[in-house]
Amino acid sequence: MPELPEAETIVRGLRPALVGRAITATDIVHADVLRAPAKRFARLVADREILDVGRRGKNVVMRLSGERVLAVNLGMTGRLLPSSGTVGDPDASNHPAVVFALDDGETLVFDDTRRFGTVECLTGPEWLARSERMGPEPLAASFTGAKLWERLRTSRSPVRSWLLDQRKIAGIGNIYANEALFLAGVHPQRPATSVTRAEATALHRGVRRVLREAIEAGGTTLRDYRDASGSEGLYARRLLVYGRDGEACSRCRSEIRRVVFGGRSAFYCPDCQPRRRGRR
DNA sequence: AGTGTATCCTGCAGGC
DNA sequence: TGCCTGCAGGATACAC
Repeated sequence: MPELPEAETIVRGLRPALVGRAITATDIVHADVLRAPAKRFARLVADREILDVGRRGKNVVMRLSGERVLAVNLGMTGRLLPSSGTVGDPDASNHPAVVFALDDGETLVFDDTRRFGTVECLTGPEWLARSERMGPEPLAASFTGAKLWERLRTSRSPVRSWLLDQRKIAGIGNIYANEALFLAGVHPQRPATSVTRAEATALHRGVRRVLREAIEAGGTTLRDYRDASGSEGLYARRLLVYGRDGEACSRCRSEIRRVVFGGRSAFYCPDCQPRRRGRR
């Protein structure tokens, strides 16, 4: 998806336009992004005020009046745009799935080409339970290198797979997992349990650095991602390994490699990220 | 517990 | 131009 930095960028863009607005009508173009029957969903959000726009992991989370929560998972190609935009504009909404009419005459569009995203209206307790099943926020002050190391130690799965598991840590997707592992000098297929304390510290730093810098750049646009104003994120050109197989490593000039496991491509430098612990 | 595979869906790039 | 294959920021269910 859109990973944590993209969701955060969208939230920051949407908040001023949405807080204090009420949802007056809902047009469900593609019910398959909902997890409830369309009529029920529309009834649940009708006439509710948007009290706040926030983020949990990769999810955009809108707190609504009446103790409801509108939770949006952007999937691979989801966008949240304050209006449907101009027809023909490639950055406007081309695949609207759900359109919310607001009390100021504007609209909020959930646009999703592939429709892997989801839009749900939950009760407060339902959302709380959902959130509690997710891992810690990597940018929270309480998330430390020591805690990362403690959690990694309990899993034998490859560390890249571990980073992608939202129950272990929230908000990291394939781009930033690969970038953080490169910054830390850890091979993506290393068992999580083999990561040393020092490496966990480096990985903690790498994760936070890449997420913070990507937020500053407005996220990564490979193809579909746009922020709330329809603009691209600028972090793509700063990626060091993701999508760069065959190119020279920025640090040592070795050729960056791609390997597929867990059904996803991983990118790494064979010299900066040795498969076995040892030199570097 | 972990891994590979398939599924949801559309679009684009590259090979022929 | 067309047709085919493979690939894509995600998440889940399944069999082994």
